[in-house]
Amino acid sequence: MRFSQSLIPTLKETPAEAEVASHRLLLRAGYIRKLTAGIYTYLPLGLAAVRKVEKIVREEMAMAGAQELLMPMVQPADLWHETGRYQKYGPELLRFVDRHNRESCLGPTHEEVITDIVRREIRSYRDLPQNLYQIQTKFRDEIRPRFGLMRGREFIMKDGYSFDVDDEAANKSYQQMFDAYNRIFKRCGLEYRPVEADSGSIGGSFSHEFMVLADTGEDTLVICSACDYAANSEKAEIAAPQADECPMLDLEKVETPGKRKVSVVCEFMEIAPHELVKTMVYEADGIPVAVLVRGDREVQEVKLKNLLGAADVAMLEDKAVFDATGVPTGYLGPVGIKIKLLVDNEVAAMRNFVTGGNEKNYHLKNVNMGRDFEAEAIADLRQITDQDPCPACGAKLGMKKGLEVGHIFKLGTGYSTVMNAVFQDQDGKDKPVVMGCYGVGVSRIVAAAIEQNHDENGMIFPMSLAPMQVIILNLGLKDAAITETAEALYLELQKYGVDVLLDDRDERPGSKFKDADLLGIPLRITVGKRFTKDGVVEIRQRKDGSVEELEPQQVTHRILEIIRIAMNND
RNA sequence: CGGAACGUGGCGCAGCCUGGUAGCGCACUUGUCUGGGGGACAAGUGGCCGGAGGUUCAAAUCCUCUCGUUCCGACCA
Repeated sequence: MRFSQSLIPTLKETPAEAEVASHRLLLRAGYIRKLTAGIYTYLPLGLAAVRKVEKIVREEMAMAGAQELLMPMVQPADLWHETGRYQKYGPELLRFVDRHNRESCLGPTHEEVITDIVRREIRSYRDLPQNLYQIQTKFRDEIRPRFGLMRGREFIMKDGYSFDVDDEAANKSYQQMFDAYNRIFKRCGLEYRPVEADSGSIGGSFSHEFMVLADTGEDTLVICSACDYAANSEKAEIAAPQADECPMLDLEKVETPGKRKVSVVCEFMEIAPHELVKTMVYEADGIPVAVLVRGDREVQEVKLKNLLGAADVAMLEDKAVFDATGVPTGYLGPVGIKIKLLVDNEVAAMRNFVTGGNEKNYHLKNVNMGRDFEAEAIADLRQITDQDPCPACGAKLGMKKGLEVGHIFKLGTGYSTVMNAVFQDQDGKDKPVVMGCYGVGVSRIVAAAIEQNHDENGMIFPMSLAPMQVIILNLGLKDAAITETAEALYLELQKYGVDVLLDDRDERPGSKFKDADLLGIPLRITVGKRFTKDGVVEIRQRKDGSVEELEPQQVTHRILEIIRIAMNND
């Protein structure tokens, strides 16, 4: 590629809309341009980086025995009605009608379509297993797209689906994908962790997320300091603590005028927040529910959602809380509450705690579950903290921020049952296929790689993802010897299959150096004054700034060597 | 969807409060010089100030509505 003839519109200044590093740099380096909120054009270099990720994904999928296909982006609503997800999926599913007034949607994921294919084409256990994937543009009408490629509405995803005869075989498929995913992210040069995760609206029994560790990550991970345990904090289970066996004291009503916040009540009553229990009110699919957690804890809404099997859970506003309970927020308590009551298992083990009095300006002291109120359910409902022990081994936990770049699920027979995707087994009986599904955020990987690898001068791509592996700077356009050498290297490297960009623009050296850094190309060859003087060109590595000077005829050999080593290590 | 902010040449911004000639830096064009970390000088091109309505002799500026974008939160395979 010749820089002078390419569309690589680099910017000196950062566009005002970009906050996070990857978004800023992708815009500045001329990799992407925004069309509208959450929707981007991949310019030539941006697309080249995406293609590198796709190449790795395809190679690893092939190695794992998966086959590529391509499904439609526009899908009929009927299919989604079959699984109930046309309602359940929520507003992220972009719905529209076509000219015949038929309901349709843009595919945010493809369980329905792939299951439809399989139920039509798979007859016998002899046809299984199948593992099918595609790399395709997905559309999810996110409430709030942000961070450039990190959370777009339209994005490129690899989604794969496995179909097996039974659980055991499905587990094997899952494990194969788990291993393949590890290879993919390793080859992409990412620092990542597989973690246990919630399976969200895709459904299924068990899942792992692959998280790139980065401060800008939107998810919080808990990672055990001693064992292998790692989980998304929304999933991380907290064991029920030992029940407090101390004797129950008499219930006491305390006047607490104007004391509503946990901190204020605690100060007023001279207790610590962990001695108080707060009553949070949520709405789960339109039905109000109260949740008790310790005063210093937070409710984990994903756990709540899963417990209730609800599609949508949201905290109620003050006014709605009053409408549902007849009590203003701040004085709510479990004793005599009129709505469904769920209790965090930590609270269930407490004795003699303080709660709201279910009456304006009153709190209750020495409240005890079983004596003073009953719960509809006791469960792990709170957000884990780094003070909690590891659920697997009890050791200390660390918390880290992560970006989700992959997610794999054991789906079981949920989809195949409702969609009647069955095969005839050896015993002659029809059985539902056992499914798994596997996603990689292809465009997000590009952003995540930049998030993890950049400095104040620009991106620093790992060799495996770099849109161009080498940039050659011709610093003497008017100097015949320099230009001939740069051109010859350009042709020779291309001949050996190296992705090389020749900066043949009539720009001053400073601009070329700045742009080369900004673009994040791992290797830079400079042909300039040092060539005129000493007959050498320089090879500089973007990641550590190391420079070696070589005669032109040695360059190709050395470059190929560096690339080979980098591709194996990254 | 709740909270906040912002829309002025391609990009980054000033001007708005206190109404009256639309401005700066970068980029772009031409020329001369320059040529190893975003050069200098000179001369230029380009903007009905997001849109609609209103107030006014007069609106980028004041008012109303609307559209768009971003940030925080909630949401998220």
